Amino acid sequence: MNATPMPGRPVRGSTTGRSLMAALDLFGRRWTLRIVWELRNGPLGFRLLQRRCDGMSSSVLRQRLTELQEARLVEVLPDDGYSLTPLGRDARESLDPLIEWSQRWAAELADAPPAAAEDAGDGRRNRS
Amino acid sequence: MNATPMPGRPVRGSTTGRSLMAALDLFGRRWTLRIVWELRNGPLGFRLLQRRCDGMSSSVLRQRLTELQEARLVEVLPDDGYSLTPLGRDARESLDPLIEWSQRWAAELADAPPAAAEDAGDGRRNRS
DNA sequence: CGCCGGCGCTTCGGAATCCGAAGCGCTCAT
DNA sequence: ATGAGCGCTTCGGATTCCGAAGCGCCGGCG
Repeated sequence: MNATPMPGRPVRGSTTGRSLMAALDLFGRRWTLRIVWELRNGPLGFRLLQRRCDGMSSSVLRQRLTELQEARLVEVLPDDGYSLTPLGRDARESLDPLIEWSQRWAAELADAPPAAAEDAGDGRRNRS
Repeated sequence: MNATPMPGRPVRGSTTGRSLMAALDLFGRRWTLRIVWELRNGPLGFRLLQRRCDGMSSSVLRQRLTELQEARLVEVLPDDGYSLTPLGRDARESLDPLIEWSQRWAAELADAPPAAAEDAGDGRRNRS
């Protein structure tokens, strides 16, 4: 397992350790953004969280949760499961503009020509 | 190659949830956030952009650029190379709060205790 | 002209990561 | 005591990423 990106220490692909790069690395891992988003309304148990994330694989979910705990975005509440810490909630809120942007994005693509995207599927990953 | 995440088939109307998922998928791919960030100050050529991204692999860079073009965040200026579209710039700006958060994050971790599970001298990553 | 050196981009084999079904030990309600 | 749900782990195979190498195409430059 790779090291959890942290500000002030080496980041994958970089030695600068700048906190922004660490953040971009952390959130640039598959499912990380999604997990933080799905925890926005309060704690969720492991299996429920997994279901909310389109049934992502349990092994990767475990890995992400560990990373997010080390990064102090997520904590475990003994009786409620995984929850965002105040820092995590703060991060989640900083995603709001991105949410709003995604709607502008959808609107923009709605009236623009479909472009020659060879496959341009449904936006979900294809397997096999 | 995988399909580029796109907001749900626009039937006009509430693609609300879907467009966000598409955005989280798009930005949850390795290097995507970073690339958008590195283009913030204007167009960059392929190789220069690659250098800015800590020498990420050219094949993946090409793949990401194609995805970002399909998603209309990036366009090619015949004489200047890759550039953010207005939509792309909009997306980039929506990342600002995240940048600010990352600094709070760094500050928080600076005086917080080193955390039990962590430090992991475990340096078995990094090929070379 | 001939020869760099840089460019955008592609190929390809091997490494890292992700996936998902299966299963373990546990608790709780039936 | 049986079943169902839980958090979590394992592991083989699929996918993705990496990075060195190289292609064709310029624009200098001697």
